[in-house]
Amino acid sequence: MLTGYDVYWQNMNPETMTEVSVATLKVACSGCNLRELCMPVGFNTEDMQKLDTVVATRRRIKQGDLLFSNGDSFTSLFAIRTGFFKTCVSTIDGREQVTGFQMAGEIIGLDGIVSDHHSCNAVALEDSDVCVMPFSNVEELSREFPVLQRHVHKIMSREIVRENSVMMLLGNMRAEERLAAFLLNLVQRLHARGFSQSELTLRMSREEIGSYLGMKLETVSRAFSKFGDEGIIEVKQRYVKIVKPDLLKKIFNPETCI
Amino acid sequence: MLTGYDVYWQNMNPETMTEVSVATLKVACSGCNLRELCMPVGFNTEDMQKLDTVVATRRRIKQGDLLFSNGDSFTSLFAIRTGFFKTCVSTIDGREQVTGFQMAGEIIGLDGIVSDHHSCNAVALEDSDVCVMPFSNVEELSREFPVLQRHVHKIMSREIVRENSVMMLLGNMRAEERLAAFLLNLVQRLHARGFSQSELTLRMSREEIGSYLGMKLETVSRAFSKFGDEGIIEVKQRYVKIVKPDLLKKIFNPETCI
DNA sequence: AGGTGCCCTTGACTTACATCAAAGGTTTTT
DNA sequence: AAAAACCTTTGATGTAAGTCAAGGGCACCT
Repeated sequence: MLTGYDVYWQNMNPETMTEVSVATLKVACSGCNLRELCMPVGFNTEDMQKLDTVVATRRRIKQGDLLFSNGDSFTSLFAIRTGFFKTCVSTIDGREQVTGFQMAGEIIGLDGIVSDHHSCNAVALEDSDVCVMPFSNVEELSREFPVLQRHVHKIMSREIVRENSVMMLLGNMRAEERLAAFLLNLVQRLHARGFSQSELTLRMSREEIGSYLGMKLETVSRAFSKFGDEGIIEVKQRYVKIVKPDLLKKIFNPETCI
Repeated sequence: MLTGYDVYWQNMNPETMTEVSVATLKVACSGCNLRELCMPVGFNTEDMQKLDTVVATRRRIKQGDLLFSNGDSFTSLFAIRTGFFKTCVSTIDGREQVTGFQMAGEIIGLDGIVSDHHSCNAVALEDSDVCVMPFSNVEELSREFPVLQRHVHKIMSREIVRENSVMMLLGNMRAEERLAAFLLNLVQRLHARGFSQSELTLRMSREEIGSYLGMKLETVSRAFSKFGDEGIIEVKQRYVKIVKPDLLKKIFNPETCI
């Protein structure tokens, strides 16, 4: 059984690409179906063509490969065209913390601006394509287009707000609340990209979910099983179907629902 | 016994202000002793005068009062001139997560950009003065001065990176590691402002520290006591002296020291 | 088809931290 | 100066999640 997300992935997977999708790979922002996610809206044709120059090149990253890693010098932001990434930081003694999962239309690399060097690793969790946006281009065009300037600020602010809510998850929520919040967030973002709001295929392992949510893989697995036993979701390995979203929301926040 | 930080606080506390400090309250960015923290460096006099216009007004916030709260419409960023703040988010059922502590020279309000509304509360932990910087001013001047533009980007990126490391703390570290990291960070930031690198007076309660670090106030207290028993720090209520910073660093990261 | 390796699940046991409770300090109020 | 409110410390006990361990499923390789 394929979810919308699977179909999407198959179509966009470079290994299985048709001529049509190869063609779409070449289009600029102005013709990109993810434009509303990456770029501000409401431009005329002429301005849009100028905005196209924010993207210098594209890069294809194979599953498991790094887009950038801690210490790399920062030159560009990356807009994900297709695929799925995790970002993570690690301690010297090898403990890893996943700081986020990013999907098509999202921007990664913001961590590098402050020190001109990246402070985390970005790993492709599936074969992916990214638009390389040299940060000097972004800044230059931002000065010319206030709407783009505002857009860049919003993207950074959104990341700050997201991390605030992850801090709430990690600091105050119990294991099942964290997993419920995680699933709801994931499916909501997929839905915003035109996929199912009830079915998804996880692109990350239990261990990676656990790292993001501050729990061990066994605890993640137990929480999945518990949700399954209670009929809230159906789980089969990385396939997840949300059967009772209300109950999931209720777990995430007991006050909000019913 | 007074730490450098206490002296600083006494001088800048509006309640005990002398005429001299009232005068300094009126100076613009160009004459502000915190300029290097808030503002980019390397401007000529003329440009600096233009940059002064980024600050519209000042606001004095009394201890315990809110600078802004969740849901407030966003219009301005705030640069802390004097004082100390916490920012926090809360769930509907009343659980609170402190997302950060901010001191003089730091910028708060970035959370509001994405949705034009603030998504957290900013509470003064002591009587404080802030410079109100209407965000439209910031954006306008950013377009004119690339150095300011870059500065704004760096401030936002720094916040993202800070939150990444808090996620690491919350997700991977044990109670004592968290407290060690917290103390080292606090004292380092105070030192950057010219205060002691070994002594400080906490402006927040054990409960607020605990909220930030994802632990209960009793656990915070026990960790303080343990560090005290081991001779790593001296604690008396909110006064803390770091006696053996190396041991503290070793706790934070067993690999780095000796 | 069988082997290899990785990921996931589940059970038994352990532990770091939370919770509950009480007492002592410190600051604020009256 | 006494009272009240709040904060901090410390001890005793409870528990959610971690750790350890074993087995099973799935995908990839030869």
